[in-house]
Amino acid sequence: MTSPPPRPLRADAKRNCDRLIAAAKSEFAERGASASLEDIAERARVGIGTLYRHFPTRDDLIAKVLASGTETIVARGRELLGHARPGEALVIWLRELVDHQTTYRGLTAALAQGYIADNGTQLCASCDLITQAGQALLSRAQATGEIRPDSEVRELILTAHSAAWIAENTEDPAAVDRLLGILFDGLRVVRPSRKRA
Amino acid sequence: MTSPPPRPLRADAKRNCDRLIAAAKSEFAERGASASLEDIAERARVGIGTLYRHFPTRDDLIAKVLASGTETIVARGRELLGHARPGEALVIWLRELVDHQTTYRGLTAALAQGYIADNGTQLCASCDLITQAGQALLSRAQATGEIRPDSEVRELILTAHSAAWIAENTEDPAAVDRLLGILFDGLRVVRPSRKRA
DNA sequence: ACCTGAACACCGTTCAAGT
DNA sequence: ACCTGAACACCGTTCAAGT
Repeated sequence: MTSPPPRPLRADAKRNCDRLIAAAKSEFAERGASASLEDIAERARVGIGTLYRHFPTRDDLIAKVLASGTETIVARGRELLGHARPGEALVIWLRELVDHQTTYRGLTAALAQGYIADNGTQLCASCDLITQAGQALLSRAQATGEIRPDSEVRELILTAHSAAWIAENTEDPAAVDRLLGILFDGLRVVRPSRKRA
Repeated sequence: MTSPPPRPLRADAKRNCDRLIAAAKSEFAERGASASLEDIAERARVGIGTLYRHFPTRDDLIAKVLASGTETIVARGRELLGHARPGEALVIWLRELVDHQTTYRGLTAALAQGYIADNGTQLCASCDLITQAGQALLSRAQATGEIRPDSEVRELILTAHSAAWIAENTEDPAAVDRLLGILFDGLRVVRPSRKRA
């Protein structure tokens, strides 16, 4: 499960790699996660072949660019395990997960592929870590009876995923919150009764 | 609001148009909604220019290919207005809407664009019709107090949309049903209390 | 060991020439 | 009025040649 030994790169290779990541970050931010790889290489002032050498697949590049964000959301999960109200902690974390999945336009499509394909790519490894963080929060919330006992982590991830997808495809930012509101209501075991129309 | 006068095509043009639609149908089914336009033209044994003449935009082609499906779901909406239980009718219709949005792989991306861009394309017109059908069902269900009074059609469509997106990106067919289950629970005003874990 | 960029493949889109 | 397909632009990916 531990990642394979990342043996040290030659100094110039390391430098190129860093430049590629920085360039990709900018390019993804400006043009979305399906930005042109050639443009990224050019921006990094590096041959296109070098990009392919370091990142055989677009997903590998995306994973590296997202690495720190992944660490953050996973760490946040650990943090929220200490939250007084487990159900609320889960909901808070899911909202932040949506933000993460929304870092760049077109990201959800890439992530979705990462989930289903389960190719040995780095992106899948990141997804696994996130799933585990979610599982911990879910178990705790279920133990207190706040969240449906029959719900699975997979659902939570899908939930966040679909909200993120909406965020990508809507201009209305409130839409995401409304969708999440519905979803969270659906996940809860006991809901306050509501006034009739 | 009525579509512009579709003045009669020359016989050969009409024939080519039909062949293009048939070819697109097959190609979309096999390779998804982003299938190569050139392949479609070739399959229809027509020059690529002819395709562009009839369908200046991919969305126009998609709209035509989906036309009968759109009619079906809209008609189904009218039909379900006669259903004894309005809330259930809404839910049934939404499930069928997901099926419609799921006709071809990669369709939700195209439809989403249709919703936000609101370019004058035929696809947007279809989306509008569907939205209206949903509105009618929603109003009726809200009037009986079964569905949240504060929910909007837009939410319903987004709901179905996100479920359809999940369907596209998951191999597990049960995932869609589970997501829809959560969503529908969230939409309902009164929910049966559930056993604790 | 690593980098480079020309070369190839593929797709979308336009438009001048044809009927 | 409509069709055709060559031509152009653009992007992804590989690989032989270079350091």
